Amino acid sequence: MKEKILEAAEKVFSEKGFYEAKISKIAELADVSVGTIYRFYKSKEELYGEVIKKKLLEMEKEVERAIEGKEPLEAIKAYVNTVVNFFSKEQDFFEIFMMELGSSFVIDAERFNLSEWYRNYVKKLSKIIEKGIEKEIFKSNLNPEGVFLLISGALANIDYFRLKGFIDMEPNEVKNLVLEVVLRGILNRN
Amino acid sequence: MKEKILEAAEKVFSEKGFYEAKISKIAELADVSVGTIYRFYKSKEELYGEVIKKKLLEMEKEVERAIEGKEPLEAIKAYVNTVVNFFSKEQDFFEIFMMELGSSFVIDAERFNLSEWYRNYVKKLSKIIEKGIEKEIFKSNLNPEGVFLLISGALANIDYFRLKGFIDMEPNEVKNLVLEVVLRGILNRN
Amino acid sequence: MKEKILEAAEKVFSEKGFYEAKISKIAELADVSVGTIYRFYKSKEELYGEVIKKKLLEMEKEVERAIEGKEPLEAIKAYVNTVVNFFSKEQDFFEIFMMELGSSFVIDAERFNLSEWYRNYVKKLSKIIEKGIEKEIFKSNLNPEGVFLLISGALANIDYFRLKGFIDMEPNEVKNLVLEVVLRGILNRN
Amino acid sequence: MKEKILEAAEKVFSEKGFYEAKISKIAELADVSVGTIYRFYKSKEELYGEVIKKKLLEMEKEVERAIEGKEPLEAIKAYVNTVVNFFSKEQDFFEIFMMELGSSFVIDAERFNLSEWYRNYVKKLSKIIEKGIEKEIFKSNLNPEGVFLLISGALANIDYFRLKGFIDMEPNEVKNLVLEVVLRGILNRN
DNA sequence: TATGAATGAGTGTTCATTCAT
DNA sequence: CATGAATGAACACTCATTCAT
Repeated sequence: MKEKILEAAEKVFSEKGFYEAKISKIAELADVSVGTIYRFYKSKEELYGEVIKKKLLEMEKEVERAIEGKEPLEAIKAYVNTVVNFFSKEQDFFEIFMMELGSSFVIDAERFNLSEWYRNYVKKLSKIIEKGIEKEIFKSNLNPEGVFLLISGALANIDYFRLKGFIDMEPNEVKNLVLEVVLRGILNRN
Repeated sequence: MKEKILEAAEKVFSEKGFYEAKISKIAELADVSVGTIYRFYKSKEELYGEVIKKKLLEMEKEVERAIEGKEPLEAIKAYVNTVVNFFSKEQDFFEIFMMELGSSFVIDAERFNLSEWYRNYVKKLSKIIEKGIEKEIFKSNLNPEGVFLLISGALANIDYFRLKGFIDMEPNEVKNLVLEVVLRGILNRN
Repeated sequence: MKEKILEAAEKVFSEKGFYEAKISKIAELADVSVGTIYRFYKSKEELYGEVIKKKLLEMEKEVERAIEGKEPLEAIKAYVNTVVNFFSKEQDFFEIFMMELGSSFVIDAERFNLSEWYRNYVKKLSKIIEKGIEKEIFKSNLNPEGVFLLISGALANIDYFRLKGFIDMEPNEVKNLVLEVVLRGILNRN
Repeated sequence: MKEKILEAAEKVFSEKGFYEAKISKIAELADVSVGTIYRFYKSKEELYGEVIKKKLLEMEKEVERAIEGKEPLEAIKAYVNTVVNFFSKEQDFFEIFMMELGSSFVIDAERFNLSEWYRNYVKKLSKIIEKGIEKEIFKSNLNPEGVFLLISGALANIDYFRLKGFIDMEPNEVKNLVLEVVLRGILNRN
């Protein structure tokens, strides 16, 4: 039930964004009454926050699966690969708030109870970089979180323009561009 | 008058975002009546679009002044420098839509008449990269627009987290991180 | 509920006319919230159209009951009688749009979805005349719809001035005047 | 100037009706400023009232010219003729408030300062009938004002439906129908 | 528990009217 | 006198939230 609502909410929020999404539409799609939604979620805001968390969790899981056991260099590649794929697969959602991913602007993190979540998300994923630095694969003077945000922001931004049709690139080109440019910049020697 | 309204609108939209901003609040701040706003702008949407265009234009101007006459490598540095400074100076605005910069998500570009604008903006600034490639300073296999978006997205993302206090970096660190990582990746030899 | 709203709307529209009637006033009178009105009627326009249709239907019903089984001559008398009585009984409504009856001006019939309605209404009631012509009670060269409109317009007009106190006549005088003048003009022999 | 405004007002009110007419549009058409309109007319209401009076006056003049020196029977014919012609010529105006003619409903006579006017208008034109009664051409038991209103209401109503295309009659048919039906009813002997 | 009808606060927009120039 | 920019009251309509059943 809660899950069914979350899925409907994900669909509607993805298509309409927070303000244009109607609770009644979500209820209809979830095949429950409006009242029922309010039994599980205190407010539209809370529901929205949960949708974002859910998506980020999915992505986090996919990323973790992808980088598991890999050395930092390969892990970075796997991360970039996974994120671009995830973006493509979840284009609808992505266009509205996947940008939230590494770049949570737009959404008032406080309002949706996401601040803590974001912090942890960034911290967790920047461990990849940290480990690379420890292993002296990556340069030692780098700020791990900064590097992670650099990569995720670059990816999100290029991919947004690609999805909107503003630039003409293939998903693979995006991956390669980011990897080529960034890896050389962070690897200890080349 | 038109200018006074635009400034008030900038302030209110920056603080509240499109949906939470109230026309009556903008009128109050601009010290004009609600009706007067509608003499100059057909709708809330149009006003919002104008605010964004104005800011982007300001930033574009600053960037152009900064990179004028410079060689590509120096131009990139100047670009990064200018953008980070602009972000700091215009933090309020930036938090809501300066992300729009290189990453127009969030905002429905069509709705606010910005699509064309975005396209041109990206095209114009990616000329820096193009020139660098022509002069064989940058690698020849790079997609200029992709590289520009990579840089602007990276900057916006890192700086957003910095401004929100989610990560602990100085503006200068942001600049240096981006330049160090990216330049190495795009320069023709290292 | 829908009925309660319609009754309140009838009252307010009758007193104020379309433009001066306020939805909030109708809601107050119907003892429902504004939102509830919009559950049943898409817009003020629609509500207004429904009020008119309802009244016309009532009158149509009364007229049909009155003329049922009667020969054309008696039917005309019954029609005139019924209409004048209805006007007196529903003076409030009548003053604003019962004129619509045979004379739909004022109201933009398209806007309120009434065109089709009006056409049918006239067609149906002019059957009385038609039958009289067939039975050779009325003159054969008469346009039935024209005669019906002649009678309904004459009635509405005289009665309006009477109700407004502009002329000094009793309801019965109105009936007799119209019948005396018109019947002689339409009967086959005198 | 006052005249120019009145003409523009007539045009706009005729096309739009009172509520949908904009003062600014009238000013534009009259090629004066909005402020100037308010120098001559205290309010939109007053301007509207003046437009109606002007039109009625025109029609009154035409009618008087047409019936001048004629015997009652011919005068009635001339009246019917003039009114139907006037309606055709001034169709735009007529559709909105010429109905006001004999049937002032719709318009709140008080609000537009028309009550007195209407009364006089009816009184003046019903003199035709009165004279006919005095001369024993028309039946003596008729209420003159009632007969006048009967004729004007009949005419307005039939002609409205004709102009709207709801019934298929020629202007001449309308005249003849009304004359044939009514004259027989009011003439002393036939 | 689930429902969904009812609520009513909230806001963009219009336009008659005013008044400083 | 004439102008037309500025005013701001007014109102239809929406939709998150509640609560009686």
